[in-house]
Amino acid sequence: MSNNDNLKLENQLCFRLYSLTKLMNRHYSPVLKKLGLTYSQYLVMLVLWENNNTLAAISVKQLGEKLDLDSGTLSPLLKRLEKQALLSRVRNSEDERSVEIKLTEAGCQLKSQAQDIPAQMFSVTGMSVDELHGLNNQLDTLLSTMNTK
Amino acid sequence: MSNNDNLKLENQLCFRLYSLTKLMNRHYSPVLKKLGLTYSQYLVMLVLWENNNTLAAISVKQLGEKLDLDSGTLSPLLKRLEKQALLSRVRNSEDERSVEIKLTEAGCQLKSQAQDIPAQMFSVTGMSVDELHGLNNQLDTLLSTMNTK
DNA sequence: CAAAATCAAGTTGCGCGCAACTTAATTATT
DNA sequence: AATAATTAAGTTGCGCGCAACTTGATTTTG
Repeated sequence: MSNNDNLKLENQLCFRLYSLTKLMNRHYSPVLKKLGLTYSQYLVMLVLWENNNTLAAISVKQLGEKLDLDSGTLSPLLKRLEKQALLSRVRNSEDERSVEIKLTEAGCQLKSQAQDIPAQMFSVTGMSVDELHGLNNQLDTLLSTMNTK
Repeated sequence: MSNNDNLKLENQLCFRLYSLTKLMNRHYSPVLKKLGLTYSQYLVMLVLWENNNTLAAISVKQLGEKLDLDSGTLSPLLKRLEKQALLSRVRNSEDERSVEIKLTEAGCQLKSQAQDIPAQMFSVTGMSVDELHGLNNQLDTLLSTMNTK
């Protein structure tokens, strides 16, 4: 590949990732709109649902580590979800610096409406289960490599 | 995979794409900052450099098609690049609805400072050339499938 | 040719994602 | 115990990405 070709758009992995992420978001948006969520808010809900979090709370910090997001992003996002009555934000009395996030009853119940979303999105990819696993593995490798450089 | 596992973060392709795109951006940012560009602005410059565009102009519309971005994103972005004197925005006299984008001398010269960026970013991926091509092909397939559904 | 439809670019408003900063609480150090 | 360092969350500001809309130009059509 010539030196000049390196700067061509069509040769760039990152442009593909960027385009795919936008495209992915456009497929999610109309589906998530029915639940009143953005994609980022959906990710937060996934973590909370996963933890069966009506009982066990999770801190903003821990949430940030799971999703690789900082408080600058999470704080206002969580406030919006609180305003929608999907979760509560309560200062930890043991450590007043920390804020504990807990699903409300409504937030917990929303999970049932989300059950079909993963399958629906999978069908949009047109991939087989094996292809999906293969790609997931490749991306995991890439993620861990890029995270440690 | 159980129905419940579908909603787990770790099983989701889209979360990987989302995380990778953010990670990619964090690797680009410090490098592009030296050129005074954001990643999106860099993409615009790539298209213009590719077209040797000091001579031949390209319309906002065409730029939008190449990058899959609408005027709501491009108009303010191009204004910022114009303010940095990297390009000019001129109404097409043949069709006054259209605006033609042309690199300035400074915009054209910036290309030399970007020559090494692709190789630099490639090294961060830790991939071989063959692996890169393989992944690019998979993502191209996914892009075209998701674009037509 | 005039009215209607389409089109290109721009504007407004909103939710990220993140850098840089502030505030308040906790922990470590001397 | 007093001071310094660290930590968690929040705020501010900026640049996307996009939906929804406006404006003005061009094309279509009746």
